[in-house]
Amino acid sequence: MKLSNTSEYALRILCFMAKDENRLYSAKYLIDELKISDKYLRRLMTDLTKAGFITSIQGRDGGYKFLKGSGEIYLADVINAVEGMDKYTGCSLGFCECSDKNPCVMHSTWVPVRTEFLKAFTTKTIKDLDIMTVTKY
Amino acid sequence: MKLSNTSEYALRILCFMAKDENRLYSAKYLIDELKISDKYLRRLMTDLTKAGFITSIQGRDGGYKFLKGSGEIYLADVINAVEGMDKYTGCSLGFCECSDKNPCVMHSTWVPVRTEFLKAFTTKTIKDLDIMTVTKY
DNA sequence: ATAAAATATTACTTCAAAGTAGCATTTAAT
DNA sequence: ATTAAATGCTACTTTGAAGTAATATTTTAT
Repeated sequence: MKLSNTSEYALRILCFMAKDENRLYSAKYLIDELKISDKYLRRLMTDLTKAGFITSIQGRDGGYKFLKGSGEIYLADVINAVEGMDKYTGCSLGFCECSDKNPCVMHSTWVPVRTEFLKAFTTKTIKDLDIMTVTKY
Repeated sequence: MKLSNTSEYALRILCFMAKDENRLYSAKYLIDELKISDKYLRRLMTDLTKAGFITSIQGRDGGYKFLKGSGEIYLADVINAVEGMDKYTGCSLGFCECSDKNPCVMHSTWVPVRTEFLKAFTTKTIKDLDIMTVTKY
């Protein structure tokens, strides 16, 4: 019920960048502002670039900027880009074959929790978060 | 959004035992039925014993049986006994100081998910799960 | 052309959760 | 008493996520 560090970072990066959506951000600046380690952030930026959310500009005066609008990037898309949603949407007891038809002992209890999770992550975009009113990124 | 293996095992063990609530279960039997490794299950049994859910009977013909009724053991109690609920109830982005008053960027999105999680785990007991109608433990 | 400042990639290290091994302890049946 | 069959404890190993190091590549300013 907590996201992995990897997904945390990915969301924090995009939310932070969305504050000033058309700006170009260098990795150095993001590292300083978000307190994420150098190499780890860079690796995530590559994933986010490959997913098409942002684009990277190489060379001197390069950096990253949005390719898609922050209102088009769903939270689930971000998780999928960096680690996959499977871990978050699977059976709570880890059974591969768990469904309404063939449920585990926790299934009916877990469904409402998962439903609420999926609702949040598949209907909300980066833009829908409290980007402007908040100080924690 | 998936429980740790440790919590999975703890819940599965108690649910399985609750099918025949007054029976004495040996570790060997539970290991065979639940396909949990020997030493790991035994360690968990010790935690569950210390938490007062079950009691262990040492010596030949020993084993484990319920001390509390399965209807008195809340799911959150089980998690607390083996690893603690903090991991599951904290801020989704990992901020220590995240609250309604001082929220992170995900806070308002995450609250309904966490609320649903807490509702399930603090209001349901082992007995409330689908113990009798299900084949997966 | 060269240097500077940025991103990209690959391989390595660290850490905590998960899992394993071995031995100590307890108790009932014989 | 002895043995067998169970639990209890402590230390070790493995594994995957997280984090780090070193180097290559790209592009602009001079």
